[in-house]
Amino acid sequence: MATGRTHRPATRSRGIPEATVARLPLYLRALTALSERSVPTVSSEELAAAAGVNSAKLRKDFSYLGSYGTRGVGYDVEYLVYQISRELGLTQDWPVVIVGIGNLGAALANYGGFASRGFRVAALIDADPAMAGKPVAGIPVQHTDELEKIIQDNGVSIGVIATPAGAAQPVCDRLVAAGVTSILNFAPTVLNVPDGVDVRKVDLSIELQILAFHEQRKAGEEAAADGALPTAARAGSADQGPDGDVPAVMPA
Amino acid sequence: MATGRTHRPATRSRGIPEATVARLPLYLRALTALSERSVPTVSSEELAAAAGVNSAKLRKDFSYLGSYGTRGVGYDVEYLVYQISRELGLTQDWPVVIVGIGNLGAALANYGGFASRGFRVAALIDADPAMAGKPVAGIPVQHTDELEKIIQDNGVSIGVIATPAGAAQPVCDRLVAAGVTSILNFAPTVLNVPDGVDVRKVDLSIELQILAFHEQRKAGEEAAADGALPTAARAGSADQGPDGDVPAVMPA
DNA sequence: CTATGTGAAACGTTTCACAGCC
DNA sequence: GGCTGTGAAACGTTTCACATAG
Repeated sequence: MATGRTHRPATRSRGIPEATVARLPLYLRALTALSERSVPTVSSEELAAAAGVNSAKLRKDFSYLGSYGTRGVGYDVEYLVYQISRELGLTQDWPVVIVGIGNLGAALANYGGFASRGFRVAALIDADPAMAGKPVAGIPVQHTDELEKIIQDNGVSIGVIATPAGAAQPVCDRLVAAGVTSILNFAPTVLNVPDGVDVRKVDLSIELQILAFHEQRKAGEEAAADGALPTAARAGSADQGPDGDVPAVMPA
Repeated sequence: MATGRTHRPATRSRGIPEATVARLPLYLRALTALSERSVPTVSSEELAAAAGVNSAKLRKDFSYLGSYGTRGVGYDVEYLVYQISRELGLTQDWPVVIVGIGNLGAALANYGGFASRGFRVAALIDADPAMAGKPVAGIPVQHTDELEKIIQDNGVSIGVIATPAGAAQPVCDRLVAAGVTSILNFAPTVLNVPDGVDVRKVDLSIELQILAFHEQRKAGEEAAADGALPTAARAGSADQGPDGDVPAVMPA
């Protein structure tokens, strides 16, 4: 649904499906784990299991990147790590700003996963003057007044919004005006952005509501099925639903 | 991709598409805002704009719930709030446990959005004995040893995992064994669960990587387009990508 | 003989366009 | 006259099944 305009064919293999892009980080994580254990090669079957998807999907996904496997053998772990990293743009590192250093913002700042893969917290920004100068996760919090300067000085193109809902849109507008073109939004609001700016959202309450829906349905079915399967069958392991939600992106 | 087994037709209008379910919370949020401003009715056009989707999609979504609108007029706000709440199972309230009270767990415990819509934090659980008894967000942290007892005593069916990656699977296993059937996973791992257990995941690092992919592509296109559109056109407001990711659910 | 890579089928979701009702 | 509700078309994603290469 949300694959950029594709202004033109560009280099060559343009057009990796959005659903595939959303799964690449999963593959990368599984591959990194294998790499740390010095595993040289994996089959699509093994890697798929580690990433929580089925092997046909994985092979199809990789086929969009090129032919990086060896028939009869599998994939070279190191090589694939590199190829996927490159495809995702993780060979360069991205300076990121976090705006809104409350509980959540602080948790994000402390989150190790940031640094581990190509992202660097360039600055923490908060509207509370009392926070200014205080270090969070070893980084001093700066005041919102500095926002534009910080973005420009650091060449930041990715912003994380962890403010209360009411502050999110104004912050978003300022980020975009200052040059940010990708936003990860934790505030429970719909953000309005110009064309060419991507927004992804993470909303705890929405996730819980979706779980509640299925939970309710289970309860209903149990009642409906009556004396039949009382506690339901327990076995096997479910596929994790690969993507982190495909359609939350709003490309150019 | 992940709609339950549908053991049988059940009552009647079974089979709301997963993509629609994922958007219902968005509509609900927009409707709640309208309700607070005492707006009596909305058109699909207005509500869609508030929820960040297009009106055709919204109407199709609502058509799965029934015919709750009035042609030529629109939808009754209060009535729709009720119908969607009921559909999502939010008319009852769900006790939830949060396991792993680090930075993120604490942030989640403090998150207001929990209580606001049918969810109640029944307990906070952490493996660190030093945390035991300490109140976080007004709720005393309990030790992991108590996990099974807490789940059973409170009839908890939804668990939130905010532990480090290494602890997530064991915690998940214990939650499931104790009776939890829906899990919201913040740990960067694939969780293995038996059939009948839903897992949704929220992964910051994955979201950032997806943004980086598009960001990189933008940079490439700009370079490719050369002297042409230098800073790119800025105008209009993008649609927010309704769902929080449809496929992360693993129903029965 | 094994495991990748990929057309083609099946499925799910979104968009279109308009009939139907208020 | 205006807005909902919905078949049908268009599109994207997943799954199947097998030709192909090592």
